[in-house]
Amino acid sequence: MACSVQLVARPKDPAVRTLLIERAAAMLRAREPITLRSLVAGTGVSTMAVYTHFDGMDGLWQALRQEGFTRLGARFTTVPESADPVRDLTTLCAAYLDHALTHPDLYRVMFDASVDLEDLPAADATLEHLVQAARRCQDAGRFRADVVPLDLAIQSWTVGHGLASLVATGPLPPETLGHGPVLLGALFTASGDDPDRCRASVERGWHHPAADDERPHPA
Amino acid sequence: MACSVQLVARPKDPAVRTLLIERAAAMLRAREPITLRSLVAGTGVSTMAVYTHFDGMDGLWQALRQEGFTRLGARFTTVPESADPVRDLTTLCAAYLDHALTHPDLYRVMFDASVDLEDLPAADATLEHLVQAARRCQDAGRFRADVVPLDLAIQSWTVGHGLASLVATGPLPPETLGHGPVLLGALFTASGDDPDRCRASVERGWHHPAADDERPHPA
DNA sequence: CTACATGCCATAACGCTGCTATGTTTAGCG
DNA sequence: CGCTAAACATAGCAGCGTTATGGCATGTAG
Repeated sequence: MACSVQLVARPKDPAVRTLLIERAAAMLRAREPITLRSLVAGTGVSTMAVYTHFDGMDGLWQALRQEGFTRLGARFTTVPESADPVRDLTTLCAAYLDHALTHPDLYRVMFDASVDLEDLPAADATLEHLVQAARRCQDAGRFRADVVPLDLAIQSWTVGHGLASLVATGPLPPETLGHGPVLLGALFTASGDDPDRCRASVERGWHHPAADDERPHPA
Repeated sequence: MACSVQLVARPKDPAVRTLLIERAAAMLRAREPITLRSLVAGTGVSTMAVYTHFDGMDGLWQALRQEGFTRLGARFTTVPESADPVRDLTTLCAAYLDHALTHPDLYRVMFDASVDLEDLPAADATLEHLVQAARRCQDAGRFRADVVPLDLAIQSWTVGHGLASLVATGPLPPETLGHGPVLLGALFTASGDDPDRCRASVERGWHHPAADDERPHPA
């Protein structure tokens, strides 16, 4: 497990950084406690690398948080645009929940600690996906004219995060996710969509064939 | 876990325990980092007290988590029953959010760490308040007959927790709470309530004069 | 080609954390 | 009164994140 890099000569900067983040994500997935020494153990790099690249463990957690939002954004990008924008908005919410529950530990890191206002842009970037989807719904005449896309995006995010958080942290069992279509359908219908049409769109968007959830990057 | 009965003669047992919990809650409110030595500093008791009463710091965090649910339950008890059950259900949700944002740090403790399955009953107890309120809504004929009170309670909890969590952890500003009536109204309307009547009930329940939020217990 | 300057990394140490081992005190009871 | 057991204080331990220091590589000017 010692040698993971093949080219010994390395410009040093970005390689070690991504290696540490990748390893931290792996340890998170394996539910191993992430400590400074256990993180660098086996990688050949020393504890100081964490300080040169992340300025300490707090910086590493923040980088890990941003990595979570980056992966979520990449996941969102794989969601195709169909002719039914309400379905697409639902698909985005379903992708959000799928991402949160496929990587529950990473998801917890994204929201556990107090957000340092450094990674708020990352959160906003992912929220922007929902905003655009909501805007397309409105442009298609599915929602009332007075519906603000940002508001609807926030409301959708609230529903998704509420479900994901309650399930990921433990209080509710995974079956709880079945309430997703009900909640989203209620929200979209209240926004002006036709009830029957909304139900059909949500149902299709919710059970959309999920694309592969990981980018093919890791070693 | 030897002592569970009260009359075994307990000279100093509960006093130190509640003192430590109270102090921990105070430090949490003051945003001071809670460490074993800083917790007992100034109290006159030693570090060992944490182990005799809570079996370590993990036990103290768990007790603090239960304390959060207990206070939330006490807060729910202060919500009076009116003639409008939908309004009451909304009031409960508003009380939930008020509790979460009046004590954001305590709220974070309640959901941050993985729930140890020891304090799940505490969460269920507070959820039960919502279940009963939902049942009264249905008994009053406001919701459809096929609406399961537990499901609606979970859905209401999801909305409340989604808002509370996103605001308490930082991603969204406090103004976001304004989406509460919209989300609850959408949910209740989708459950069968008359739209106009629902809007009125939710509006009244949301802006219900909030009772004092703390039980008069602390020293 | 040499000499300096810069940044990355490894080693060792510091202060703090939660925790445990040991001795002492106190309450309840035959 | 003497015994048992629980609660306490003290001291010490391994582990944590962090920092200070020195070696080594690279990039650039003379």
